[in-house]
Amino acid sequence: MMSSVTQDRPYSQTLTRLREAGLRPTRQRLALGRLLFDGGDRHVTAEALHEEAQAAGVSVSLATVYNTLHQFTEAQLLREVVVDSARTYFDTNVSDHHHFFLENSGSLMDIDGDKIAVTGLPQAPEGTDVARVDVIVRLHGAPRQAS
Amino acid sequence: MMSSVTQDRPYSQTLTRLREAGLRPTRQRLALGRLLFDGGDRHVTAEALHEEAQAAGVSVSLATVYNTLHQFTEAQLLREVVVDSARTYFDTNVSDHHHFFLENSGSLMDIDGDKIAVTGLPQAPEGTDVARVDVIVRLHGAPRQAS
DNA sequence: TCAACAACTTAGAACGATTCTAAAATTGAG
DNA sequence: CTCAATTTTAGAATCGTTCTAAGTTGTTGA
Repeated sequence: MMSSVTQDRPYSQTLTRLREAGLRPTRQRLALGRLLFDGGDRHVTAEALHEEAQAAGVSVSLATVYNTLHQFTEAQLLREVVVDSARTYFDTNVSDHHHFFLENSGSLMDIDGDKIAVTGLPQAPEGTDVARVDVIVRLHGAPRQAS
Repeated sequence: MMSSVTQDRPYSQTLTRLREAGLRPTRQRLALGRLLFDGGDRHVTAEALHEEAQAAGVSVSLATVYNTLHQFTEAQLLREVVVDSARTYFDTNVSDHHHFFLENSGSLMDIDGDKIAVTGLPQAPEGTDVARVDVIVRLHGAPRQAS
């Protein structure tokens, strides 16, 4: 089933994705969608994506970038990652996975969901459901090198 | 060794702790320290602690609450918990442990560090050290109850 | 004891990320 | 093409947090 649906082209079929999410394929959404989904998994902040769009010659306001990121998140095309109270990251990898977070540079790296196992979790308190389990491995750059 | 040093009284020896941390025991720091350390583990935000202090008749500015929380954190009397990009939580439990986070109410609950095991972690990228591994179990209130 | 200086507190301004507003522009349907 | 609904946008507003500069307090040592 669904043989190579997402593999057919190196491109993201952003148009289709937007349609399926019930979002009008506007110039801005298409451009941002392509920046986000063409080529590998990405972790972006609103500011960063905005700058990237500008640099690519796409004129989008910062407000629209925020709107779009949130709409994409609701549509499950993105996932929010909370690792730093100063900024919000959006992750194009929406599968079950975790993160390395390099505190020096503020960069994120995915850790495959089925590489890690979390065992011994107490059951969730009465009346609550587990929505998600996040594992964040915080890293510090180790400037010193054993020469 | 250190038999019951931290158990002798239900009180926090805040004065001693401040001295050891090289922080002058000012009226404000003592009051905040007592609110934080007398009685069980706590998770507070700056705003919340500020209100609590006011309610307790302690006059402290919000700026001082922020300063104090950061100084306590540097002194290892507190630990920052990042779970919500909108606010910063400070945890009086500085031992190795993890958290349940109730997204509805914004409340945190500790999960003992030795109850949980995280296995299969890939090794940290070249040139980096693991500073900490955080496990956050995000919960949603389940209003519906099987009657 | 108390002077003197460093450490500390504070009000309010400043800040940076994010959200809101309301008005203008675009989109899709017919 | 027209029109209504949706989307975009500039700029104002908000919110948590940090900064600033001035006043206060704690400590030290004569």
